[in-house]
Amino acid sequence: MANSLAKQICFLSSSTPDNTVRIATWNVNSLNVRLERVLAFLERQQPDVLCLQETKQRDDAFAFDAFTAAGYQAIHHGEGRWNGVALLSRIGLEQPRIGFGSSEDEYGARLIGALCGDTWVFSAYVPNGRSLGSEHFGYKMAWLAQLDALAASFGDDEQVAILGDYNIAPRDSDVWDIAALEGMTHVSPAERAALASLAIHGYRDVFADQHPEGGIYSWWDYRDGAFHKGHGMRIDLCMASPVLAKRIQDAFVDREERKGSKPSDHAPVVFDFS
DNA sequence: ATGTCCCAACTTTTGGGA
Repeated sequence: MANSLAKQICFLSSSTPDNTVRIATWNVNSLNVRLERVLAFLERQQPDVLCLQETKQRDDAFAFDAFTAAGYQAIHHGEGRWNGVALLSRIGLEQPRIGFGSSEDEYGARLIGALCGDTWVFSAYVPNGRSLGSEHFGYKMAWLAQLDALAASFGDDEQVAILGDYNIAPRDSDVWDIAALEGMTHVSPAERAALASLAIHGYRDVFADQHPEGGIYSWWDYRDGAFHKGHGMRIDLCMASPVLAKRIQDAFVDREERKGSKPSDHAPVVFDFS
């Protein structure tokens, strides 16, 4: 009994044996359908914090008990049929923040954050935008301006990670064929300028820092066998504040989660910080 | 190939969204 208790305390008080922190993000395209996969992912990859997008659940349907049993605290911001974001943590979950607290929140349940240990972590689901010049593209850009203001609101010494489905591929090398996407959303100058603005505040696309060569994707359309053809995009990002970005050790896409029975169209992306 | 998946509803098919 004493042994068991000591082991449990050890488990709860230290994230990983080598003192790194592992933060992951995953657009699950319905947590109703993907719960078992998410629980298996927690077991297999042992993230300290997991950001989820497109839970497509109301708060009263969210599986708080299953995540508690897996050793995670959780907060969820959902609306039901569309959108929905969540944050799971086993290193603390304090001062929860729901949305921007502004008119941009009318575009859905797309942002949740909390202080996890010594790091602010946000799970973001950026509007898709549909097509350049559409009303939906307009609110994508307005939403990104609010995200920019949030990022800029933190001090230079604060560790902030804004992870999620940005629906933007930062570089041409982050898509399978830039020519095929001419005139489409996700790669337009306006959308990339929103990422560049975050960079002006010192935020870094830490996956790109780890993989300057590109060619690694996190999303593949369900249609047309896109995954097997390698037709993907890297649109699931971690933008990290300067002091946190310096701590990046590793970043990878867990492509196994795009395979098998009933995958999401997104694979999880995992980030290790020292 | 606008080719799939997921959700909800004026629900057993259809339409919206990605």
